[in-house]
Amino acid sequence: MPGPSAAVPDATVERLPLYHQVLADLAREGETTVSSVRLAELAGVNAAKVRKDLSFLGSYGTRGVGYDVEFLMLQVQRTLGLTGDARVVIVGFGNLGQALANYGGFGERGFPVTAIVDADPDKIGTQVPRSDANGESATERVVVEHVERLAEVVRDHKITVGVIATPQHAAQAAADALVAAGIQSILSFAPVVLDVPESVPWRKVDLATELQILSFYQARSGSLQHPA
Amino acid sequence: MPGPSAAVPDATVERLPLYHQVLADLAREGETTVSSVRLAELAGVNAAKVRKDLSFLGSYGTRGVGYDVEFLMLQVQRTLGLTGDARVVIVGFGNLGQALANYGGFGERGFPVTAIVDADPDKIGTQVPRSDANGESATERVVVEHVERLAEVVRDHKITVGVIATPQHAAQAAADALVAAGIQSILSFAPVVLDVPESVPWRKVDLATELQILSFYQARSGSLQHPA
DNA sequence: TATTGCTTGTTCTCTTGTTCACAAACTCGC
DNA sequence: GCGAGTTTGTGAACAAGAGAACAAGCAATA
Ligand SMILES: NC(=O)c1ccc[n+]([C@@H]2O[C@H](COP(=O)([O-])OP(=O)(O)OC[C@H]3O[C@@H](n4cnc5c(N)ncnc54)[C@H](O)[C@@H]3O)[C@@H](O)[C@H]2O)c1
Ligand SMILES: NC(=O)c1ccc[n+]([C@@H]2O[C@H](COP(=O)([O-])OP(=O)(O)OC[C@H]3O[C@@H](n4cnc5c(N)ncnc54)[C@H](O)[C@@H]3O)[C@@H](O)[C@H]2O)c1
Repeated sequence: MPGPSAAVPDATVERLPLYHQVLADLAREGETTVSSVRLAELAGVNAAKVRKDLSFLGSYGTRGVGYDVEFLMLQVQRTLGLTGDARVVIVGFGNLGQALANYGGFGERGFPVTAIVDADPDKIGTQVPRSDANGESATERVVVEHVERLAEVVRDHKITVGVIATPQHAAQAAADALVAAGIQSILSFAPVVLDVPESVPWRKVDLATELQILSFYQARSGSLQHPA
Repeated sequence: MPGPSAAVPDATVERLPLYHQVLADLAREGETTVSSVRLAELAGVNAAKVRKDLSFLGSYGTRGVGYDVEFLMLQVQRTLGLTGDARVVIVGFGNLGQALANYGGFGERGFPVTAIVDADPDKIGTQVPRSDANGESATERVVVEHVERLAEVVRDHKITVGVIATPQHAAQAAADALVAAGIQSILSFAPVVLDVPESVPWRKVDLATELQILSFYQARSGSLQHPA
């Protein structure tokens, strides 16, 4: 009996959001159950891998039938620690920061953008429509505040996630400020390796990196399967 | 003698862009050589791993000294197939598409945004300043064209990379159009699994996925090292 | 209740990736 | 030219992950 809280391998953790997304699509289409084979097809992975991954969450399938879509979604959420909303602050309201702020997909997926800060006085006060998980309340707005007020803002709004969308040279300072403000995890778009305490998990999304990896597989075109 | 063109493991390929970025930073600071230990520090990985990774490119270090920064950068580029510029077309000129188009970092890193297409007639004709690898020629512009002209545009500008920044429901159609136009690799921001021929490598960048992975490690905070 | 058909959960094997540890090889100062 | 100090490149041990295969278990039907 492994129990639901046994260790989940890193490789599995990286795939759980993919399964979650596929399950959400299935639920939207009205499907109530799904087999590992179908789930694997839709997620583009091996079926045995799907079953093994899901077995780490507990034994929630029914032999001869498959998995209950809604219930499995809940188990994935529970395993990932997606309990309620995790509020997000965006640091840097430039090209990318504005795109992120205007993007409704965050709130829909449980990560509402609750605050935005920038260092540029001209940007302070700009208003952005806010979309929470429960529909869009058109009247609610997020106002861009000065980065110096970061700690205050994080505390007042109980924000736990920081997104860095500043230029590269300001990214480490932004990370330091976020850590000092008590943020619990960081997603950065700046192409630099951040120096943060081990207790603060962080990930980097770098488009040039992705394109460079693609470049390699393109050069080897046909001879290798893409590893996404 | 493994030779420079022996197989490079997937895990290594995924790290090469990181090394490349660190090396570029070092070169900018005027450093001419670097040891595996220092490179590992800056990249946030194990030094032995760095040496093993680099050994797949060939034997380019000097014992007792380290690696020549400029030369190693060239070797990484060669291995990744970064020969000259790989021109990019962006499909979808919305929030994200505009941010990407206005972002100079692409061109600087060898992936100039050479064309943009959208399905919305209102967006056709919009001009975006273009930044090539060699400085910014303020007069050059990229004009948003209709998505129906995609094949033509791709052919005329010798574009090899497609970036999908359309809404989720249009992503597969965009992918199909890109493949039909003869694109060689695809980077998608839509949170869906694309169905493309095996000969076209593709990768997905999904922010919600990243945040969900962070959520897991945050819940296990302190007990686990982030795996980025 | 027995039988049939299907799908999970898990075991086992193979492959890939990581890390340690150290000989080989190079530089530099003397 | 030699010795001291450094750093690479790689063999070997170890860990993690992938995938095939199949027994166990459930549903449905008769
Ligand atoms: N725009 C893109 O499509 C894109 C793509 C890939 C990566 N990136 C990366 O994302 C980051 C942002 O890109 P961008 O195009 O939005 O840049 P940008 O210059 O348009 O915006 C940066 C914003 O950060 C603000 N800022 C600067 N220093 C700050 C600080 N110390 N604290 C708070 N705010 C600060 C600036 O005032 C500005 O509003 C960069 O690191 C870039 O490399 C962007
Ligand atoms: N904006 C963000 O910060 C962000 C973050 C994460 C993911 N995404 C994803 O990126 C994608 C784009 O997001 P967005 O906020 O820019 O959306 P958006 O609605 O602002 O822009 C989408 C654009 O695509 C165009 N389009 C629609 N159908 C098309 C088609 N068939 N061919 C060509 N163009 C078409 C639309 O006209 C529009 O201009 C979405 O899939 C979204 O989930 C966006």
